[in-house]
Amino acid sequence: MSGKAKRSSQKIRALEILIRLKRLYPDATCSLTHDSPVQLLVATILSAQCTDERVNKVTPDLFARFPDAESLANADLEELEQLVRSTGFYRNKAKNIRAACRKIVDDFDAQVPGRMEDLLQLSGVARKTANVVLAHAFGINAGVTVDTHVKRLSQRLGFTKHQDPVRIERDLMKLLPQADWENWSIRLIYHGRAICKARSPACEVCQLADICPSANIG
DNA sequence: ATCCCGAGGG
DNA sequence: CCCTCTGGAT
Repeated sequence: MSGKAKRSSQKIRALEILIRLKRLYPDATCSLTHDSPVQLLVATILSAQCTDERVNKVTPDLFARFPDAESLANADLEELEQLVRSTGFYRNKAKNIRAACRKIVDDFDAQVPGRMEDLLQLSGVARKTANVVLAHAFGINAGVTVDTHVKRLSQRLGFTKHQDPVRIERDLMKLLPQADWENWSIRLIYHGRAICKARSPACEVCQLADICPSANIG
C-alpha cells in the first residue's frame, strides 16, 4: 500500500475508534474539579504523574485557602507545599503554581491567558497542560492533549511510533479532524484508565480489540 | 538522560 | 520489592 493510502486507512480506523469510544464513554469530560480557569490550571499542574482522583482530594482544601491567582501568587510556600504534598513532586508543583500565578497577576491582569504561546511561558506548563486549559476553560482546540494514557494507547493502536509527546501530538493532529482532538484525548484517557491499562490491558473485554494491532486475545 | 516525589496495586 | 498515575525543567 502506498504511504498516502495507508494514511487514509489510518484516518478511517481512527474515526471508527472514536465512534466506538463515544458510545462507550458518552459523558466523558475533564475529571478535575474546578470553578475557574486558574483552578483548572492549578489542578492540571498537580495532575502530573498523579491520578485525577488524588488531585481532587487536595483541591477542595487548597482552593478554600487560596481560591484565586492573587492569593496563590502570595501564598506561603511551605503552606502551599503541605496542601499539595500527597500529589507527589510537591516541592516542584508548589513552586511552579506560585510562580505561574505571580506571572498571571503581573503580566496577564490576573486572568489565565487563552493563548498557547502565553500559557507556555508559565512555569510548570508545557503543551499537555496548556492543551487541557485551552480545551476545557476556553473551548479552543489548539492541539491534542498527550498524557501518559494518550501516549500509551496511541502507540498500542498503531497511530504513532514515537516516544516524544510533541512528535506524538503532531502525528495525532495529522490523523484527526481538529474538532475531534480533545474528544480523542478524553476518550483515550477514560479507556486507558478502565480497560487498556499500562500493566495488564484487558484485551478480552476491549471493544477495540478487533481493530487494534496490539490486541492479545487468548 | 536525569531529577522531582507520594500513594496505591500487585 | 517494582510499576504506574492526565509531566515538566534542567
